[in-house]
Amino acid sequence: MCPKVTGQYKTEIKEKIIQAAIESFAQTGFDRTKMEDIAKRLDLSKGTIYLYFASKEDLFLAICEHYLKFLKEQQLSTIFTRKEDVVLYAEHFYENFRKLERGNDRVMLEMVVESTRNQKLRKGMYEHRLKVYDNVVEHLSKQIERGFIKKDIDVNGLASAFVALYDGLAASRMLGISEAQSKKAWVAMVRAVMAGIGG
Amino acid sequence: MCPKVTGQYKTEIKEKIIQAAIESFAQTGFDRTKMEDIAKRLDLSKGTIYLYFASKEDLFLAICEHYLKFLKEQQLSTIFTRKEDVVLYAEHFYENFRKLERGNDRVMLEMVVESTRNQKLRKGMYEHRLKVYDNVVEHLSKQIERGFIKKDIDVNGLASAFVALYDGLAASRMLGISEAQSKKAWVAMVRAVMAGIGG
Amino acid sequence: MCPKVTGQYKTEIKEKIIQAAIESFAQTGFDRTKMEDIAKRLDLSKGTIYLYFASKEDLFLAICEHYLKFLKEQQLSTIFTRKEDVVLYAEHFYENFRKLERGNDRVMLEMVVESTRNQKLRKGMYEHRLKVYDNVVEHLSKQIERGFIKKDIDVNGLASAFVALYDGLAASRMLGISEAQSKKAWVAMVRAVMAGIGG
Amino acid sequence: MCPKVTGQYKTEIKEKIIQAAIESFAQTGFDRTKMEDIAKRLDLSKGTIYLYFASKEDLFLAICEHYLKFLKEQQLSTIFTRKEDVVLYAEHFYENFRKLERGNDRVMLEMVVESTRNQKLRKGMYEHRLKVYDNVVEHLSKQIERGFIKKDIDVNGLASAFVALYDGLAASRMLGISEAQSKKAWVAMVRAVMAGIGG
DNA sequence: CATGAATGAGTCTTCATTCAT
DNA sequence: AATGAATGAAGACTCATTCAT
Repeated sequence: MCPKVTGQYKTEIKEKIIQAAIESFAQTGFDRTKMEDIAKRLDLSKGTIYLYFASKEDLFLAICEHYLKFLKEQQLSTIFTRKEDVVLYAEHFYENFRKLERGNDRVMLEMVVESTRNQKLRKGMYEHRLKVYDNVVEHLSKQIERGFIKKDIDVNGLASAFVALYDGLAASRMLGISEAQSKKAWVAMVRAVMAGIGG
Repeated sequence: MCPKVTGQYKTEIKEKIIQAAIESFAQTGFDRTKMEDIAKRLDLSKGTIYLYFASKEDLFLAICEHYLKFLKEQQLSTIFTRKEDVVLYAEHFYENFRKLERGNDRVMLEMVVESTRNQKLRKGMYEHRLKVYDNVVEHLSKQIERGFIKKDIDVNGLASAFVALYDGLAASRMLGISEAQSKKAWVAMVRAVMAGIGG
Repeated sequence: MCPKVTGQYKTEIKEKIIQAAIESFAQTGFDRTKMEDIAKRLDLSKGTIYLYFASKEDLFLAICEHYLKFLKEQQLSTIFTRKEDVVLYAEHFYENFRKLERGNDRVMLEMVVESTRNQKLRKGMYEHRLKVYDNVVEHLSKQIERGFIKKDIDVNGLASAFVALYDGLAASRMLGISEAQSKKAWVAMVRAVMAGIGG
Repeated sequence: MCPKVTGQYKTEIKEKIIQAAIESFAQTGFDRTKMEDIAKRLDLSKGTIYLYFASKEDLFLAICEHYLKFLKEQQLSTIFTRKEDVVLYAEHFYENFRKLERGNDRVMLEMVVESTRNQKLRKGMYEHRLKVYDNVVEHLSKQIERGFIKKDIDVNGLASAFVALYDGLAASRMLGISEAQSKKAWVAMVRAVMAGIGG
């Protein structure tokens, strides 16, 4: 009677490999990361990775799915009762999401770039984006219902813009903009949108 | 016995190669673009490219500089006299910039990603970003002077946010968000910021 | 603490593995057959095969010996009493041998090819060939004694030729020549040799 | 004006590579031959071979075509006028064909084995075999017309058998049967077929 | 006895770069 | 100046073999 490797174990290893790959890809980029590099991070051999992922691309796709699954689970909480909380919440939201992907801005960008070529990935990321977007739309709508936000705004346009703003800040950080400045920009925009800056 | 490539002619060829490389990189990405591909676009041989650029990386850097130079030349025009024009201008600005880089979102993103590794490139892109940012700050400040925008806003934060928003929309488009939706988001955000959406 | 694999049981398993390997090698060829493939045919694990055979080559050699032993056991029966039976017998002989190796022409060819490199294998196959050849010589001689065949023929040459003919037909079948055509060729040759075709 | 590499040159190199590959494959077999080995025979680098052949398999297929073309060009000459010449001719024919493929029996066998998997190759070899077969049929028919061979023989069966015999002798030689014995077998069979051995 | 996860040497293949012409 | 044949370092992937359980 030999101890069988449970599915559990397999899943754990896969998860570890994915984590190591995320680190490698984040550091060196997909194309310049060698399978060997990823293996070394885990004190594994090249071959072992191939026991769990059929190819480098396959591994990358698994990372993408991993992220998508992870991100889709995130929900925009909407628990606040005063108009002033809207801005406060914006900060929390930003910080929250930042934590989820800390250090992996680059992998996210690579995924965006890669999605240009990979139909399946593109679909996945597009759907994720849609979901995030829907969340934002719903969130904005609720605030309208509550009377925290005016009725005659372009909810769809604004939702798109907020998602893009968040992504754009990731690019900014990659170029060296500080985390603080990045957050400051987010807050300033949310605040401005809520209050208006027109003189 | 080969006469050195010099002067006007040399510059022209270099420019052509850069253009071809931009197209290739935009289509296939830096790592997956072969020197041969670029050469073929120009009916040149691989070897010839090396007469003008020392390496593939060198060529990429030249593209970056090319873009930076190009982008730095762009100025935020500030010619409008009525408060209402601010939003109108936002549209023009967006369209203008879009034209400048049409189809090359990807190269821009690659540059951002690449800048993570390349000190020189990173510095260049950072400086460019700073310049764009300065322009936006300056622009906002002028509107404050004119009384089109309130005095007590976070100019720096907002400027950062607008630059990020623009970049983020590029990422959105790569994922399949339409050009129209992208523009709509931009306008909605500008409009909201100007007027405020607080109920 | 593992008891050694021994005796009857061990032999049985070895036999099973050899059979599975023959099938695999016949289908995919030696080099392209994976140990895993063989293991799967038996619902065994790769590791188990190594309990019985030291290496892939070792397994192949065992197959060769298996075949050689098997083939050496075959005898050319010589029970026929009339001259006309010679041709009839030729057919029986052919069919008999065909059954023994049905579907494994390829392994036989691989063995021939492999014997080019493997001294031990080559010796074994050469010896087997000699034995078959001797059988044929003996057989022909008997027919001479009986007066079924002329005395002044090149027994050795003919014997070699018949062995080669048999092998050559195997190659033919691998190229798509039908079993029927193959047999027809054998019979035609035997008949012609017996009767002569000279006008 | 740079010297263009003419198609002529390219063809020459290809031919050289094919020759080197034949030698390598004949010596080590397809699977165990490294591209590097082939390259070294020509004092070339691995990469160069890939300029002329897309892959190892491609190179092998080119060899096959090379052989097929070569073999198809061979014709069975039929110039002899006396019945006795038939046997004499058989020897010449054998020697002639032996020269054409000297040392490459193994590649031929590999081709046969490989054809099991490769549809295209199989078709080519089958067609070649058919052509050789047709030649033999035609040749036999001519001898019948001339009255050198009886009318009531199974021409098709005999033709198949002669082709197979030739191939089978190749296998024999690989196992260590001498060239002389091989030829002797051929001659004995031809002679027997012509004269009959029935007592 | 049996297992199958892990290993890493071995190969094919790619492609940036060089250089003789 | 331009070419494109040649190079060879680099890296993805395979699979025979080992060994802890």
